[in-house]
Amino acid sequence: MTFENCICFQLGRLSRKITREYRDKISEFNLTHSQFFMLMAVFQFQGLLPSQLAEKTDSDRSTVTGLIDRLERDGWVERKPVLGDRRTLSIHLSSKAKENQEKFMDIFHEINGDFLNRFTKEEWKQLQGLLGKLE
Amino acid sequence: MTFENCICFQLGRLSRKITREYRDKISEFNLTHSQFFMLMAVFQFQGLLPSQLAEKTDSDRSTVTGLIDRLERDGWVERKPVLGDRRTLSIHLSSKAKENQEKFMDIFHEINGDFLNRFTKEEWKQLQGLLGKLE
DNA sequence: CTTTTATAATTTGCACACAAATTATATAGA
DNA sequence: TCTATATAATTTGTGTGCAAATTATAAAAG
Repeated sequence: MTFENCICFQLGRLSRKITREYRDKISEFNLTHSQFFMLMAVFQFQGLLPSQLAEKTDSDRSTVTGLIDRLERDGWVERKPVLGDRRTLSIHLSSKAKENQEKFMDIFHEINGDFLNRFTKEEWKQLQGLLGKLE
Repeated sequence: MTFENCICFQLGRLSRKITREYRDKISEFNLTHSQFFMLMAVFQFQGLLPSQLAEKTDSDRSTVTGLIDRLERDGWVERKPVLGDRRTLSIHLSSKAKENQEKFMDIFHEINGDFLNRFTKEEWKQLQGLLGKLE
């Protein structure tokens, strides 16, 4: 058994590789892949708190803080006060983000399709089941 | 289709999750998971150049430079001159690393076993085949 | 009402990851 | 030989990723 056969190594390697593959498509928006997925999450769940976004994306809260910082800096999202709890600010789409939503979804489906197309429906189901065992 | 169902997101998420799971076992040596796998690579291929290690681990050369820097700083590996080409230095195990090799392999097999045990031989072969399609 | 405890986010510090630029050396071509 | 090109590693700069500490606020306990 060598390190290349270790699933821990394999998944990290594969994840890096795939990320590199679609980096160019996403950088059209000047977004990193993490920013892209975080923004996708905000599209799907508008008005969540940073802690809730952290849970949705399975990231650390401090990682989310940094991502939101940069997404806000670049005009994609906005922090808005939450009535009744001054500890937190909910995360909303900017108008710039809303204007680009359709284009985002197109890129997302294109990227996803590139990988999805390599499998039959049955194989995809198998893969999801097998990856589930690693959770 | 949502971002949670995108294989790109899933693999990154799963890779982070798994890394977190075995972090404690590796930190017994005061190593990060990337350092651990790089050291495993040096165990397997002694005397390689940084560029060759980058290829083996599918990482960027500059990433390898940093990893080697810290592994050398902490006394796990040594850079040695290469006869006939002064541009490069080959990477070798320190005596400290050699002394710990057996313990490393034990941890490695323990970690790997934890994941391997969740699959039948057939399932494992399937998973490898399906992941291969993502390459 | 005041003190304690819990919660939410952020900050800090370190280690990857990676693209682009730089430095040093080797090799090929004029 | 001299110059141009290629190669190997490193440096630089930015963005994650995450643990630990900090700040601010809320809620519970007394």
